[in-house]
Amino acid sequence: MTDSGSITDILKGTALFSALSDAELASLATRTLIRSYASSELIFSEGEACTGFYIVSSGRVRIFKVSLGGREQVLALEGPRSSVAELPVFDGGPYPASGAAVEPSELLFISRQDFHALCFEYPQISLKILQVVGARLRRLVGIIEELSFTTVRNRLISWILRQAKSQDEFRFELGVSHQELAAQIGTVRELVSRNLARLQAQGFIGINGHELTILNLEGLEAELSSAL
Amino acid sequence: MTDSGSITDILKGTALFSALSDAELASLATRTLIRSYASSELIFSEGEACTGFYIVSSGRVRIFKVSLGGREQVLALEGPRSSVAELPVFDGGPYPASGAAVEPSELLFISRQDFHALCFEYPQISLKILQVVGARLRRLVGIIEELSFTTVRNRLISWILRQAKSQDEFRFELGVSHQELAAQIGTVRELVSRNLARLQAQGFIGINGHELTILNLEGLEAELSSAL
DNA sequence: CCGATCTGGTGACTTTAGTCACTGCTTTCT
DNA sequence: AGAAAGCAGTGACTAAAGTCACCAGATCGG
Repeated sequence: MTDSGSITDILKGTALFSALSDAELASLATRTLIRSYASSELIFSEGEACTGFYIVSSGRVRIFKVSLGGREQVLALEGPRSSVAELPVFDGGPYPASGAAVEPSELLFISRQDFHALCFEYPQISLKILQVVGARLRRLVGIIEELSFTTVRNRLISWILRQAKSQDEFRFELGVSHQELAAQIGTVRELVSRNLARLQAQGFIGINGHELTILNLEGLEAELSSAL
Repeated sequence: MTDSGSITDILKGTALFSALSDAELASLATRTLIRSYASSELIFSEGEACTGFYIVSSGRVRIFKVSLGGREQVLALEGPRSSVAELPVFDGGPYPASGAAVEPSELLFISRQDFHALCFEYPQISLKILQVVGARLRRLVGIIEELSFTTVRNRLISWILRQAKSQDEFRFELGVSHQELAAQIGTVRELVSRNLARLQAQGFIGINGHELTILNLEGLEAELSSAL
């Protein structure tokens, strides 16, 4: 368990509260709850009334939709210092999607009321939220663009390139099951498996267990821009 | 051209500025520009730097993405009293999509600087924006859900039911070309044409020119929930 | 009035996505 | 150890989605 002193530290590290003084942070800290979640434990469900929002302290959180048939579509993955579900707090509606811990995680919870009061008292916070939300909106638009215009193959290539760039490595661990990868790019397990195999057969990538190596970066990038 | 008095009226009618006094609205009115657009005229383009945001005074605005192959995906349609592109104003990035007038339209333009100043002076405005943006985010998530989980047929049915509900009529004019309808539900002209014909052949709807009649509401709703 | 442009319908086809069923390989739990 | 659950690979198939080409009616501008 984390003590109140480090709560302040965590809050201080988030973009949202960067404008607050130490004293203000300390006062906010007394009103936050720490909640722990096991791997794949549900944090909130789509449709549930929204009682507050979260800040990831450690671990990672997956925001996703589930179809009637049980398929999942990941909308966002948030790591430490990110906030989760800030938006539904404001329009009073239910959570638009579900959230679950990807690994054992600790989150800070701030209630709707406290957060509203805070925004009213410190207007800069609202502006920070708008920035955060702007980024979120851009990502959603990006997902729509990919789903509407491109193929599974393209989305898989984009995913690989994103991973490589974020780790700045040509060789990296997948880190997720094919099932989960499929949920992230909006398809099913089998197509991930087949498309990875095909990219390997075409010499674009190499796969060794869960380790992926990019063999032909230009080729992959060319594939993306050649798509109609 | 609209005179400054009615600018105030328009501003007053928007959710965003409902908290401002008449005097404050008048002062804001002096800093807004009126811009007129012809039907299908571009208002801003994806990727362009964002210089400010808009409020629809009359007409309608279409927010959309264009693929390399020229296909379009509509993200939002906004009518009078709605704001457009409030978000990119805050994170400083470029417009994430393009905007165009659907019919001859008049929009109010408020510059980034003026808007920032305004939000700083009247914190309630930020909160209103967060509400508006919350609704927008929900709609985007809805689009992702439909694109990821459902078929063109389903999206078309949803569209028909939405139209019928919004007009509270079982019989209504399409009001858009098949091309445009396709852009709204994320597919191509031909599939709209074929699926409409099929729904008619199956007795779910009747089509007479551009007039559509729902013949079997329960049947259509059943189609939606039977989808995996 | 006439050609040009826009819109809608449709047949024939190709490609992509998704489903089902089954296999073998690990990992985990008790 | 042995059963059970989860993950990955693949063949065979179905069914959507999308493309291409072409025709026909409507509308619009000169």
